[in-house]
Amino acid sequence: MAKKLYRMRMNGKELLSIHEFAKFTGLEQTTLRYWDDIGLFSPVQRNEENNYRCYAPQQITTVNFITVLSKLGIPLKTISSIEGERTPENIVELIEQQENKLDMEMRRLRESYSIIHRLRDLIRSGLKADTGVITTATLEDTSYIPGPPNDFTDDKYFYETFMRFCQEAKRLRINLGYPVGGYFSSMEAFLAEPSHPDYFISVDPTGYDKRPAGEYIVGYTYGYYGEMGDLPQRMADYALAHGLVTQGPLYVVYIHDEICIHEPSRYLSRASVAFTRAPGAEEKTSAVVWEEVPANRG
Amino acid sequence: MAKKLYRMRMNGKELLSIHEFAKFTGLEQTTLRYWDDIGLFSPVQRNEENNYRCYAPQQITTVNFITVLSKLGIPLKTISSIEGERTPENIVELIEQQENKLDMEMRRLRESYSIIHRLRDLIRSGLKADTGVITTATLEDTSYIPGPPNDFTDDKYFYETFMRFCQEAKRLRINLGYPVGGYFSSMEAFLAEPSHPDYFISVDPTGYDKRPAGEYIVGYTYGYYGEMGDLPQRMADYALAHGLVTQGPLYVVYIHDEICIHEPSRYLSRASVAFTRAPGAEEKTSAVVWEEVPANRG
DNA sequence: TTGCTCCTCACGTCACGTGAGGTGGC
DNA sequence: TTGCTCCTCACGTCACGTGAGGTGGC
Repeated sequence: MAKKLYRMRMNGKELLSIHEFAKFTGLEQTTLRYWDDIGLFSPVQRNEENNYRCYAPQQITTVNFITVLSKLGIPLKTISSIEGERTPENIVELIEQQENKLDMEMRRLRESYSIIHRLRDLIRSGLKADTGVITTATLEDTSYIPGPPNDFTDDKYFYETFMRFCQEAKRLRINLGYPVGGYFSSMEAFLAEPSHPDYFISVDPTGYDKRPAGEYIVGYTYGYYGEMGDLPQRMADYALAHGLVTQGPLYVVYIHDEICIHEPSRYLSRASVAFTRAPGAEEKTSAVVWEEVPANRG
Repeated sequence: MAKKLYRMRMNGKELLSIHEFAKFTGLEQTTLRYWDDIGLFSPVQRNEENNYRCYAPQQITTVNFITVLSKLGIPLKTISSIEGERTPENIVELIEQQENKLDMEMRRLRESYSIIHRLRDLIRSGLKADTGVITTATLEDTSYIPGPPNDFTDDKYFYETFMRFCQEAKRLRINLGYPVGGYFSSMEAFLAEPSHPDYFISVDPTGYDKRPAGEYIVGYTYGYYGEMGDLPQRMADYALAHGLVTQGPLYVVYIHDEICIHEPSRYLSRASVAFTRAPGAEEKTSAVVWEEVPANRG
């Protein structure tokens, strides 16, 4: 100790070099210099000969205080400004404000998490998809948010309608990060106009609408948004051949789209429609799982 | 529509101005220009006459893709780099990496949340404290992390020892954001050396040590770290006067310190020690609450 | 001429991180 | 002379936001 001539003292106690002070506080020297520069926190004094920064041991607690508030996401400027009027009441107020910000940040993170999760499951399920065959599967219920009704009159093409959906998304609190799909009122509607869904849907697990759990006819097809190829006919043929009667709405979900495929013609869509068995139809269900993991988490 | 001469077309379809494209995607014009600048995402073409950016409607989905990944915290440079090799497998990998990062971010946020919560409760409880009186109270159990044993030999003063604790904190995974206190093996040890705790503690709700629930004698005092004034004697007197026998360790917690008080002499500490009633001592317990809200949340 | 949409260029933001070049005592 | 700790100054980071000054067609 005291091996350097330039070591300074204050009230008989040794002061710390920036190197030592950084070690005690766990901060970087650059951070300490920066805080000094912006006037947030300075050493008690400078060595007059070499201008070195000299810190007092008591300053460690001050640094801890700044570090805590900073980690809570409070900007250094704000921390700077409460210096001098640091009272328990003020700190409680500051902390409560920050608590709300942290709450929002948490919600945002949870939503990102939910999106990331759903995306991954969907992309994975697409990797295992076989576009060649139609199957039946027992699906869990899946929440979604419906977009506004589509309008395909006046020769409006698919993309123009999809654009409107994107535009309205913000107003309707629809996060376009979730997978997107289309809703058809029935198998017949899908057969008649395969690229004209009644409305688009966002497969958001917090959505208020649900595709109910149950048995579904499921088919996949490649092609750009709204291009369903012969999928509608193949699904209808399958139902007929197996004595199945489709029921309720038909859902299309865009499983692989621009998010993971470069070539638009290789986009992958999946259609699903509930059914009942006609009397006498044999039971023959293959096991396909819609989503592998429950929707909510984190 | 088409009210401007400079509106461009591509394959017969109208292209969008930056203003319109910004509306559809919900992005700012400056963001679109920035993405163009860094080569992340550019309009399909420029108007040759005025150099205006012209976007194709199909580009909306590309923008959604970028927006999603960006919201997940993936840097634009990374998003840029996966262009061209955008396959389901690559995207799943990228997403899973990001999932881990989000997990860590979540944990960090939860810890900040826990700290903010505990700080607020502690500061509030200090606002209601009365340094003039000693009381008894039924306290909940409280977790904490013990620091390394203190060494007060060789005339080491309180602050020097506290500094060592701060220095070791990182290694011991102690987050100095939580309230800090001192542990004394007994009331007698506290009486003998009020500013020499056996070790410092961090009142971290995830700590593996606990101050058990039960009845405690509780007292407050103003003064700088480790300066306990006449608090030890007052607590001992109180116990004697009420026929209480102190039991087990004594805990000091620094309730108001540099985090909310400017003047070190106004720092507030609280001491608590468990007790049993001597035979014949009347029961008379005032209700003081240690922490108002459960420790973990979020 | 005025108003409007768009353009580029430059500088600011935030909390540092990274050299470059220099000092002072062993 | 070399090695070490420290210094200042300047520039980079990241994803934009904010003017300033200019253009082109109504």
